[in-house]
Amino acid sequence: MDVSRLRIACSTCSTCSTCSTCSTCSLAQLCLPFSLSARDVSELDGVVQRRRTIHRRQYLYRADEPFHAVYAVRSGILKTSHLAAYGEEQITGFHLPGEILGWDAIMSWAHPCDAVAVETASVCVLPFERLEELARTIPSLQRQILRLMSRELFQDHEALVAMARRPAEERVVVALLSFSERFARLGRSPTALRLPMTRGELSNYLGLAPETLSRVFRRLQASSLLRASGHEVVLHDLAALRQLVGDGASVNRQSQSG
Amino acid sequence: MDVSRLRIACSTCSTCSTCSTCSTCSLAQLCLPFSLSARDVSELDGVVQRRRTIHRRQYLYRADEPFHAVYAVRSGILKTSHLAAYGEEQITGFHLPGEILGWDAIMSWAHPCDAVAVETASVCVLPFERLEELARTIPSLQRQILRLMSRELFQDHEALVAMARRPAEERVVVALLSFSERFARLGRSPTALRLPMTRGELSNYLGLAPETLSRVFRRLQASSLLRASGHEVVLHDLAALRQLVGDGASVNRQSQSG
DNA sequence: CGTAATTTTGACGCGCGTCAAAGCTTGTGG
DNA sequence: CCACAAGCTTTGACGCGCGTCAAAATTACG
Repeated sequence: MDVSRLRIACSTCSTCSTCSTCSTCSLAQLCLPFSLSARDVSELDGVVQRRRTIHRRQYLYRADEPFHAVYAVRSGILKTSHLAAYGEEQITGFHLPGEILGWDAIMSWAHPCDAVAVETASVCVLPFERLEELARTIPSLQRQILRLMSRELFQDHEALVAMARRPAEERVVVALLSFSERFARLGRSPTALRLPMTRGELSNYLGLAPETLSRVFRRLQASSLLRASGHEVVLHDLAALRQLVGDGASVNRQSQSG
Repeated sequence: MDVSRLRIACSTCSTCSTCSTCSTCSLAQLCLPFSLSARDVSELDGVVQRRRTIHRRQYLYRADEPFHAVYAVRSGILKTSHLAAYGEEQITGFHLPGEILGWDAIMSWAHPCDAVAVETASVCVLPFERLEELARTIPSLQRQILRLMSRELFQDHEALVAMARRPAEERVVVALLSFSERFARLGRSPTALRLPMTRGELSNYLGLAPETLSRVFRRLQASSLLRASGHEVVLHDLAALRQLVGDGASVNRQSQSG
C-alpha cells in the first residue's frame, strides 16, 4: 500500500492540505488509499472537529466508562492499562501520533481499560456512531476501519508471542525496534528516540521488573548496540538489533501499511 | 444484550430455524440482536453457503496465504499459531464452535498465522468482500462485525495481562474457566470439559513448558479442585477456581454478549 | 499388539523477580 | 537560582519459579 497515493484533503491538519505529504497528520490512519468525493471529504471532516488536550498523567478515559468515541492521537503519547489481579496495572499499549485507540470498547460499549497521557497529548475525538454511519456510505472508510482493527489484532498477537517466548533482552529490543519504525513513519529519526514513558512503565509493558529492564539496558550499552540516558535512547546498530531478535522483515511485516 | 431477542432465521443451521434457540448454530456470532427483513435474511444466508471440513492436524489456512474469507466454526476446535523466533510455534488461540476466526488477515490481506484443526472440524466460509458489501446495507451486521473484532481485541488484552503477570497455576485456571464459560454458552457442561488439544498445545498456548502444566494439574488435583484424565477435565469447584484467580465476574465481563 | 507419540516424574540450573539501599532526576518553593 | 523533597533509576545480593534434560510410564494408532 503506497502512502504516496493518499489523496484525501483534511482540514484538521494545519500543516498540510493533503495527507500524502504530512505524516504527522492525526488522521493519517483514517486517510484512505483511494480518493474521495468532495462531499465525502467534507463529511469525514465534520466527524473529526472536536479536540481534547490531556496533560501528563491525566486520563483520556477510565475503565468502565461508557463508550462514545475512538480517539486519534495528534501529538504526545498515551498508554492503555488494564487492572490485573490484584491492584497491579498492566500496560497493554503505547499510542503514538497518528494512531487510533479505543476500538476495544465497541463490544461492551464501555472502555475495558484506562487511557492515560504519558506526556501531554492532543487527541481528535471520533464519535463512533457517526463514524459508523459514514462508513456505510464510504466503502473505503469501512474497509479502513476494519484494517485498523485487524492490524491491532495482529500486533497484539505479536506481543503475545514475544511475551510467551522471548527472554527479557529480546523483548526490550523488539519494543525498541517497534518504536523506531513507528517514529520513522512520523518522519522522526529511527535511531534517536525520545521515549517519554518512565522505565517503570516500559518494563511493565514488557512484563518485566524495572530492575531487569535497567540491567538489560546496561548490557546492550556494554555491547555498544545503543546508548540510553534518561528518556533519550540512541540505537547505534539497527541491523545488529534486528538480528538479535532473529529478524528484520518478518516481525513487523504489516507495520508500514496504514 | 439478550440472546433471546435474536430473531434471524438461518438456513445453514439444520437444527433450528431461529438462532435464539440454537446455541450451536455456526452463525451464532453473526446473528444479530435486531430483526432483519426477509430480504436481508436471504442475502446473509447466501453468503454462508459454502462449508469446509478440516481433519485433525490439517490446515484451514497457512501463514502468508492470501486472504479471502473469515471462517465460522460449526463443529470441532481449531487453533491459530504464529511462528516465533526460531522455528518454535506459539499458539495464540483456540476457536470453538460459534466463533469466527481470520479477522487478523484483513490488514495485510494475507493470513499472519496458521489455522489448524485440533480435532476434526467443520467451518462455514464467509467470503470477506461479500460480508463487507452486505454490512453496508445491513447496519446491524456492520455493527456486529465491529463488535466481534472488538471482543477479540479485548480477549487478546486479557491474555496479555495473564501472560505478563500471572504465575503458571493461575494461567491454567484462567484458561480452564474460559473454556468452561465458552462450552456453557454452547449448551455443554461448564464442569465436564473435553479438551481435544494435547497438553503440549495447551501449555504452548499458556506460555509454559508441558512439564510445568503437568505439575500444575497434579497440584490442582491434589487440592481436589479438578480431576483430569487424558482429554477429559472435570472442574469440581468453579467458585474456588474463580477465587484462585482473584475473580469470577470481572475477568470475563464481556464474554456473555455476542 | 507393537511402535511412536504423548505425558509424567524427578533432578538440576538459571533467568528474572524481590528486597534494600544508594545515586540521580524532576519539580517546587523560598 | 539554589535547596530540598519526592520520585525515579540503578546496583548488588539473594531466592524461587519455571525451563531444561533425561528417563520412565502411559496413551494413541496403524
